[in-house]
Amino acid sequence: MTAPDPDGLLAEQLLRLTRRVHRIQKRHLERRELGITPAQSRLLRTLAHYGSPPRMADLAERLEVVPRAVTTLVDGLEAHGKVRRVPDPANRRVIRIELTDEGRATLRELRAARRAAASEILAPLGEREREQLGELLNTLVDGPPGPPCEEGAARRPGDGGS
Amino acid sequence: MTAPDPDGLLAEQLLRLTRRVHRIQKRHLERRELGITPAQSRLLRTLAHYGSPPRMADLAERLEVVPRAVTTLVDGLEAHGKVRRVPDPANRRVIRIELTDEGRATLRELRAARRAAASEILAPLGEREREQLGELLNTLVDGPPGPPCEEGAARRPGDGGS
DNA sequence: TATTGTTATACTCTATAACTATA
DNA sequence: TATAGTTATAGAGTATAACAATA
Repeated sequence: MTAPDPDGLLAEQLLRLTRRVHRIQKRHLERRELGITPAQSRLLRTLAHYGSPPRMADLAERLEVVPRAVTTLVDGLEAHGKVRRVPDPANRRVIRIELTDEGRATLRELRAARRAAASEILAPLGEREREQLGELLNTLVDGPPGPPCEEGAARRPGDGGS
Repeated sequence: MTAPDPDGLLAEQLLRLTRRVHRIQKRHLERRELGITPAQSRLLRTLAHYGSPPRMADLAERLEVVPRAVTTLVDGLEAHGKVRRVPDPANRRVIRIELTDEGRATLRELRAARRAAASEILAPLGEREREQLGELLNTLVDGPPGPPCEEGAARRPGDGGS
C-alpha cells in the first residue's frame, strides 16, 4: 500500500491541474474583454508560430482537433476581424489563414493575459521548479507526436497496460 | 530575446498538455464502454477519497465547480446505479452521495483506464522524471486552495501581475 | 478516387439566474 | 435572512456524418 499506482495518482493530479488551468485562463481572458474564447486564443497563438499562413488542416493537426472544429474557431475569429481566410491560388481546395493587424494587436494583449494566468497558476513554484516543470512539459508535449493507436479494437480493450 | 517570457511559454505548454490529457482520458474511457464520461469519472474517484458520504456542496468545492454542475454529474451516475442520493437525517436540506457496490466495481475499472491513460501520456518520461513531475504537481494542485479574487473588479483588471 | 473544407447535428461540460425547501 | 440543492437556460468546445468542390 506504499504506492500502488504512482502513475495513476500522477494522472489524477494532472487532470485536476488541467481543469484549474482552463478555468483560470478563461477568467483572465474574460477580464480583458477581448471577446475571444480560450480555444480561439490558442488558435491565434498557434497561428503566430507559422512563417507563412497555414491551411485549415495544418491548424487542425497542430491543435490536435478535427478540421471541423477549426472551422468554428476561425469563423469566430474572422467575424471579429482577427484573422482572414485566403484562398490558395495553387490549390483551390485549400484555404489559408492569415493573421490581421487587429489579430496581431489582440495577440499582444493575449500574451499579457497568458502571463497573468501563468503567474497565478505557478505561484506555488519557485524559479528553479518552474524551469524543471518547463523541461518536463516540453518533453511531454513534443515527445509523442505520432497518432495514439488508430488500428481499431484489435488490441484488447481491457488491457490495463501495467 | 533569450527568454522574454518563460512563464508564458510554460503556460502555453500547460494548455497544450491540458487538451491532450483530456482527449486521451476520454478515449480510454470510451474504450472500456463503462458509459461514464470523464467528469463523472472524476466525481466517482473523488467520492472514493471521503471517509463518509459527502454533501453535494462538498463535492462542488473539491471538484472546483459550481453546485449546479454536480447535480448533472450525480444525475448521470445515479441513473447508471453508480451512486445513491441519501437525505441527511440531521439536516433535511442536505443530500449525501454514497458510492454503490456497482460504483465501487466501476471504480476499479476506472483505475485501470486511468493507469492506461497515464502510461500513454507519460510515455516520454523516465522514472526519475515522473517523480519530479509528481512533486511539482502536488505543489501546484494543493498549493493555492483559496479563491482567486472574489472581491470584484476593485483590482485593476489590466494588472499583468509581473 | 482522394483531399479539403464545409453544413448539419449532437453531446459533454460548465456557468448564471431564479426557484423550493429547509434552517 | 442564509443555506442546500434544484429547474431552466445558455454557451463553449468538440465529435461524427454527409456533402461540395477540387485534384
